[in-house]
Amino acid sequence: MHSHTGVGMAGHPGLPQHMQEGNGGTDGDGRKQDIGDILQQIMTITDQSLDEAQARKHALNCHRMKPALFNVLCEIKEKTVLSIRGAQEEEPPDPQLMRLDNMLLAEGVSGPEKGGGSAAAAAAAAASGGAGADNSAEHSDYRAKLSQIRQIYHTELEKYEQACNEFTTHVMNLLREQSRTRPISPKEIERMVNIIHRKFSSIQMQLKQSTCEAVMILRSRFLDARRKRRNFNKQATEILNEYFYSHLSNPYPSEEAKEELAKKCAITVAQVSNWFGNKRIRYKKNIGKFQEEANMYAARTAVNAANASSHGSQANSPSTPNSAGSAGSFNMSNSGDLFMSVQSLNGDSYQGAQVGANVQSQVDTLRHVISQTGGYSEGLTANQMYSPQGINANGGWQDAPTPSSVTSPTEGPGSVHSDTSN
DNA sequence: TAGCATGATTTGAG
DNA sequence: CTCAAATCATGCTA
Repeated sequence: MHSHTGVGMAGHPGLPQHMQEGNGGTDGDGRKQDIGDILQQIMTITDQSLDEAQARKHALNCHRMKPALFNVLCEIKEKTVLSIRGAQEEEPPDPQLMRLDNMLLAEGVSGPEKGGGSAAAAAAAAASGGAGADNSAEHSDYRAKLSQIRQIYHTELEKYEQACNEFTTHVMNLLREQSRTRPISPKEIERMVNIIHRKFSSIQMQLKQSTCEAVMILRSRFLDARRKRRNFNKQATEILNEYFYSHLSNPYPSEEAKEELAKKCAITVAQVSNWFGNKRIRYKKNIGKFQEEANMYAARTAVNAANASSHGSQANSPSTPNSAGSAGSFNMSNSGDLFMSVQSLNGDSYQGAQVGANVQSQVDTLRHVISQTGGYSEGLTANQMYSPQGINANGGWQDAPTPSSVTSPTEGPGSVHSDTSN
């Protein structure tokens, strides 16, 4: 900033020639001098210190030529603004911004309070297939993180809005103030406000974008089931194992049984299906490894069955709604020879594929108990028991006629749940 | 940290 | 669609 009090008009290259020759005229010289003065003051006003400028501004406002000059400036402005205005179009709603808005709304970050957030979390959880009490802790963690994001988002948004408003008022005041000396129309001010709002909304968009990213990361971290694999709790595994080993000859739970197991284990039906799929394949691949486990569950089931029958009630292993219903049709299609393998040998349950009678679980159980007390070496038996040929020859589980459909409860009306075993 | 355990996903068959 | 089988990705443990 250089302070200069009075500089000749010649020093200003931007001014028209006729305006610059203010000195030494005769007739209209006084007026020309005035105009020159005013213009010079206007041009140099930004170079001055605040106090100085304030004083000059005041002097300028009170100058007798001011209204005339103001009108001229207004005219000029009118012309330029028109050409500017032509270029300024109303911007269409930004599709990207709309997308971000929609996503934030869907995730429950923006929009109505808490309810939206938890609803979105629940929906996301449901979509990922992981429902149930087991995951509730995780979900609350997810919700907590989400609401944290939400809070930050709103705080920032509020800050931006506040800053935007403050800045807008500031600029408006400034422009209004200046409109006393400069030809600024209300429209002009409005336009400026719009520009400011656009700038701030682009900042907001960045905020929304990063919020979306944060939510996506959170989602992928918390709700991607494959990433965040959790072992089922012990109780659930026991329930599933109990069912598996007590239905070893036909470990294909019906849809109903799956639902019941799912409910008991607080996991989804799909998870039950997964579990049985994995279990079957892994059991078959290495029976020896599972022998001990099989014996344990068999013994347990046997005890349960014995207890139940001694009480005179319907004895059935936990959650076995399908075995009874499946029996009839299943045996029909699969008769005789498979049955033989059950009685045939050394307690290998595997080959005895589709016995399918509703006493089957008991048979399995007893067989395991027998095998347990039979006194042969486990490892050896296991190896002997499992031979690929044996599986193929006897069909193993694979020969089961599409278990789920066969065992489907629709087939045997009433018999499904009836505990008519024995 | 390696190696095993285990739940989930993919692929292909029926 | 369900299933077996293979595979992936993570959890758990010695």
